[in-house]
Amino acid sequence: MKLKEVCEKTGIAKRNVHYYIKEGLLVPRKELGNGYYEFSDDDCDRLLMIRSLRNAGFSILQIRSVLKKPSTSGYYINLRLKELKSEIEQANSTIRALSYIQERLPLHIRYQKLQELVREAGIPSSDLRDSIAQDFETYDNDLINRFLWENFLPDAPMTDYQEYLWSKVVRFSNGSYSRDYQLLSQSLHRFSPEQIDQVFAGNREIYNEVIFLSRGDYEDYARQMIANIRSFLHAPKLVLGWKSKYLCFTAPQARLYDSEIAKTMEELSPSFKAYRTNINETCRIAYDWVQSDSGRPLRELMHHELGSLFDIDSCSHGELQAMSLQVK
Amino acid sequence: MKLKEVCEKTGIAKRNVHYYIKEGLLVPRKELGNGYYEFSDDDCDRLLMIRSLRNAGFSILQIRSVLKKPSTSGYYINLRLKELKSEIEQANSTIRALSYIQERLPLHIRYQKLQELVREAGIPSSDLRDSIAQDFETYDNDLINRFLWENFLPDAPMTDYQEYLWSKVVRFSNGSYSRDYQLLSQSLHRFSPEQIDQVFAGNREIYNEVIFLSRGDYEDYARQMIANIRSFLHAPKLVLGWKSKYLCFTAPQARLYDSEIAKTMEELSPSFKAYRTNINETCRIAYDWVQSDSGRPLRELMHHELGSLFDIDSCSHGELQAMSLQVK
DNA sequence: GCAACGTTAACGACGCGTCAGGGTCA
DNA sequence: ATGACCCTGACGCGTCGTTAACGTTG
Repeated sequence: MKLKEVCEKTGIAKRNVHYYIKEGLLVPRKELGNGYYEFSDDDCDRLLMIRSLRNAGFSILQIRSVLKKPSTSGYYINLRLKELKSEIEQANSTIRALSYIQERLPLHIRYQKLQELVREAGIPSSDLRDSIAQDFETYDNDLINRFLWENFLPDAPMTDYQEYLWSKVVRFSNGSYSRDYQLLSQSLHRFSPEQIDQVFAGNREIYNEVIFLSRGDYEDYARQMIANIRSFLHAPKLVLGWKSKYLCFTAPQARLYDSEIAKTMEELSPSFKAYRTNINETCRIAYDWVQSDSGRPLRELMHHELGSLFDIDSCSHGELQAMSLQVK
Repeated sequence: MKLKEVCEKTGIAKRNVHYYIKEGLLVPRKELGNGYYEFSDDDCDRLLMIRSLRNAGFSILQIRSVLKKPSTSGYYINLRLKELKSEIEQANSTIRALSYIQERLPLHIRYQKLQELVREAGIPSSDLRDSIAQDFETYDNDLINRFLWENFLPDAPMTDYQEYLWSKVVRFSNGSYSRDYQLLSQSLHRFSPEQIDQVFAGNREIYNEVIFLSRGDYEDYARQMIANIRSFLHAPKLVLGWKSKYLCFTAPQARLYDSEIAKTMEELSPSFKAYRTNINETCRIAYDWVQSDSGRPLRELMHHELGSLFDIDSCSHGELQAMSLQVK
C-alpha cells in the first residue's frame, strides 16, 4: 500500500503518519527505487494502535515504550488512569467554580465585580503531579507484582495450585509487605519513560543471564561482580544515583526477594527457583571474598563511598548484584 | 513593589509575570531611571485574576479579551463550561476503555494480545469540537440575551416592572424565538476570540453612535450608509464574508430587532427605544432612496453581488445598517 | 506535459522553563 | 566589590498543521 491508501483506511492524517515514522514508532519497508514507503497490513494495524493510544492520552515517548516492550503497558495504563481521574476531579471543581461565577454575573459586567467573583469562586490551582503522587491505590500492587515477578511466571495457563500460590503472593502484597510495594510504586512513578524502559529491559536481561548459570559459572560471575562493584565505587555519578535510589527502590526489592513471598514464588515458578539459587550462591561467594582479608580494601572503599546508608554485614544477597549492575 | 515581592505575594513565577507583560495582559509602570517595573497593588490583583483564569483553562488570548472587555466573560465562561463537560465525558469513556484493558491484561503481555485488547476496548477518538457544537443548552440563551441587549440595560437595579419585562424577554428567547437564538449561538461559537472581541466592541460603538443621533442627523447618516454600502459591494472579500454570515448571524439579529422581543425591550429600556427609533428612521430614508429612480444602479449592483440571498424588497431596517458596517 | 501523488525540510502555535548576557542596587 | 536583584533575548519542549521545494508515477 501507498501512503494515501493507508490514510484512507485508517483515517489518520498524512502528517501524523510521517511524524510517527520519524519518531520510530512505525518502520515501513522502503522501496529502493524511488524512496517511497511500502505499507503492509501490519503497518496499518500498528498505526491504528498508535492512534488509539494517542487518543487515550499517551505521549509518543510512552507509546514507543509500549510498542518496544509491551510488558510496560500495564504500568502506563495504570498511570494514565490515575491521571485521568485526577483530571476529572480538577475539571469538576473548575466547573463548580465557573458555575458559581456564571450564576452571579450581572447583566452589566464591570471588571471590579468580575474580579471579586473570580476571587470568591475559588478556582483550583492546577497542580497535577502532587495529587497523583499522593493517593496510593490497591491496583498499584498488581503493577508491582507484574514488575517483580512477570519474568518468572509460566507462559502456559496456570494450574489450580499455581493459581492458589499466586493469590497468596497477591495477599502478601496487600498485607504485610505493602510498605515495600508502596515504596516501589512511588519510585516507579518518578521515573521517566526511558528509565522505566531501561529498568524493565534490564530486569529481563539479567534474569535470563542468571537463570542459565550453572555451578561451574559461579566463580567467574562472582569475580565479574566484584570487578563491577569496584568500577561502580570509582564513578561518583553512579554512586550518587545509587544513593538516591537505594532506600526506596533497591532495598525494598532486595527485601522482597528474601521474603516469604519469594518462597511462595519458588514453589510457583521453577525459573524463579533457579534464579534465586544461582544468585544466592554467586552472591555468597562474592560476599565471602569481600569479608576476607583480600577484600578489605574494597570493603573500606565501600564504607567510605556509601557511608552509613549501606551496611555490608547485614545486606542481603541481591544488593551486591544490584550494585554491580550500576555500571551497565 | 519590585518583581520579587510580587512573585512572593502572588505565588506566580517570574517567567510568567514577564510573559503576561509581554502579552499585554499586564502593563505595570516602568521607572524611567533603570527600566525596572514598579508594581502596584492593582497589578497584583490583576495577576491573581490572570492566574485564576489560566488555572480554569482559559488561553492567554481569551484572558486578554476578558480583561479588555469584561462583558465578553459570560461568553467565555459558558464556552469553557461546555468544554470541561465534554472533556469529562471523554475522560470517563477513556477510563472505561483503559479499565477494560487493565482487567484483561495477562501477566505475560505479548504485543498481539495487547493490540487485540486495545481494539476491543473502543478507546474514543478525541474530537472535541463536534461534541461541543452539537448540544445546545438553555443557558446559551442567557448568553445571547446578554449579547443582544446588554448595552441597553439600565445600570441601576431594575424595578419590579422592569424585572417582569425582562423575564418576558427571557421567556421569548426560550420559546418562539429560540431558533434565532440557536443560530446566533452557533455562530458565536465558531468565531475566534478576536472576532468575538470585535463584534462585542463593534456593537457597543454603533449603539452609542446611533443612540445620540437627533432628527437633523438622519439625512447625513443615511447618506453615509449608502456610501458605505457602495464601497462594500465593490469589495469582493467583504461581500464573501457577508455571505457566509448572513443567514446565521445577520438575518437572525435583524429578525429579533424587529420582533415582539424588541417591543418589550422598548418598554424596558429608553435607550433601546431611542436606538430603534433612530435606526428605523434612518434606514427608512436610505431604503426609500435605494428604491427610488436614482437608487437603481445601486439596487442592481446589490442584486448582482448578493444574488438571491438578499431581497431588498422584504429586508428589514437593520440589514442595511449591518451591510454598511462591513466596511469598518 | 499535466495532475496527482510521494518525500523531506522548515516554520508556527501554546505557555511557559531555562539559560545566557549584561545592567543595577545595597 | 560582592552578591542579590533586574531586564531582554533566545532556545527548547511536544504534537502536530501548514506551506514550500522538489522528485515520481501514470
